[in-house]
Amino acid sequence: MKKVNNSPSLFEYLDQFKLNKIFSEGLKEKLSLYQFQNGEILCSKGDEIHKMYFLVKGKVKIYTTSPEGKALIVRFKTPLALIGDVEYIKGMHVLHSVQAVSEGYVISVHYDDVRSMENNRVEFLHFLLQVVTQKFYTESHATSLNRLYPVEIRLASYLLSLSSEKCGSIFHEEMSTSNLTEIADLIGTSYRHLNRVIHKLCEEGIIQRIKGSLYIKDLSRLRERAEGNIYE
Amino acid sequence: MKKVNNSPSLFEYLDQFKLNKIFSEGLKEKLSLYQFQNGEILCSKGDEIHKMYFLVKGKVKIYTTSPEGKALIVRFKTPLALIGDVEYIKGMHVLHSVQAVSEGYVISVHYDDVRSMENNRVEFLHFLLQVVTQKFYTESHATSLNRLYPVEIRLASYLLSLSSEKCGSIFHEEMSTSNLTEIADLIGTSYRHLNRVIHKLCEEGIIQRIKGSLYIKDLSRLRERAEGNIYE
DNA sequence: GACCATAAGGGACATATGTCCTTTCTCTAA
DNA sequence: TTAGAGAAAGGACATATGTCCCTTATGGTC
Repeated sequence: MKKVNNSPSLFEYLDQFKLNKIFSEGLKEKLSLYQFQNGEILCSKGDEIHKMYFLVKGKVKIYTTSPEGKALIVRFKTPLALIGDVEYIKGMHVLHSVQAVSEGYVISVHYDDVRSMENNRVEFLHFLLQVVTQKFYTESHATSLNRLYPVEIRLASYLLSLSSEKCGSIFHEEMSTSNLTEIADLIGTSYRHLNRVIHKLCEEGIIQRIKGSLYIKDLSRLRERAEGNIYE
Repeated sequence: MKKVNNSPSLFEYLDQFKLNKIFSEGLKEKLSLYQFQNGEILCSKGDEIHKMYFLVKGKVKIYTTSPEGKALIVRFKTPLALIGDVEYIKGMHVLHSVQAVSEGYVISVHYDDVRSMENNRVEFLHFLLQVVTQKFYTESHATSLNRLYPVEIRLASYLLSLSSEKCGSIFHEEMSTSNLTEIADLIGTSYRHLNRVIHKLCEEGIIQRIKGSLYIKDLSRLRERAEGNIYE
């Protein structure tokens, strides 16, 4: 990460995400804006952490690996997202690794400053409570989905969560085959098996694969296949 | 649930779990003690909820089911545990069902009272923040375990989490065969497959099954088999 | 001790999924 | 247009796991 100096962007981001009321005036002076590159590791599991980060531009993935090297992606994050909140509250090392999957920006602030200036401010505590509770809720929801349903339903749910409102829409440009590895890690299966399921859905005419990108052909049948589930 | 009237127990529980500093004097007057029976459903997924419950005696299971009727147990809870906190913060319906697996007691308080008397008290907000963050952490930890490891390792981890410190210890008396169904639902497998894995660990001399109860025979090999993992 | 009902455990088969490695496809350079 | 390298997809086989239902075990009653 590279610190960005003397930029008005920081305050623009505070405005954009309505953070001005969350922080006291004193704490605002302690905030710094950093830029990160695609592929950069922002935090590593097990490391010490002393700062909280507010993701204000770009996209990151939260992931973990077993000692055997098996990976799983817990979630992708886009703005506004908080990194290091759970570790701040629990006073622990980094729970899951965080890696950038695009270039972007974070606002960072030192835990010591937060503790001394915000720890007894109701506005900030409410904000933290909302953030952590929303994380718990989305994690719980995804966990239920992952444990109760086979890969086909999970893939359908995932594709639904990406699609825009119009029928047969094109996915995000990240939906290339290098992302199939990531989708496999996200929904908890092997790359091979994900390809089997994609092939099956293509054969049924629900989706199609063109030059490594996936397209929805039949949104209503995809919804049926997802059985009312959707990753949030 | 049955309300318990004019009992000094409520205040004994507040002392026992050091809740006196958490609540304002005004809110303490709004607290009620209830008794529940084994098997009783305290909350059902999707229902409206208007009260927060503090489990102060007994044991409950947090579970969910798919529309197809497939069940999973998210977690068991023993005192001190909070029920309805996530729903209070997010203002939503019940996320997971809660059922008693023993008789016990909860202290309950109406959301409206909490909101009017506690919503701006820092002590209470800190307490809620600690509780929800701990929930997030344990759920995340269990989720990683469930997604990264096969059933055998998960069972070993589960058995380790139940055992006391001394070698070859006897499990809780709940460890009867009726609980095998619950363990299967907790670690996310079928009853049949759990029996396969138990059989395998018995054949290897790591655990043994006597009249429907499981006993650890070789704690160090069980630890090896768990590969450093343990359900928290 | 025998019998019966219910609960617990396991057989058989099928499906989902993982692993390893080969084949095919795509893109770039000549 | 062709060739080659690297990436992507799929074949083959194995394992983990689920489903269904039968067999065995256990406990209670007579």
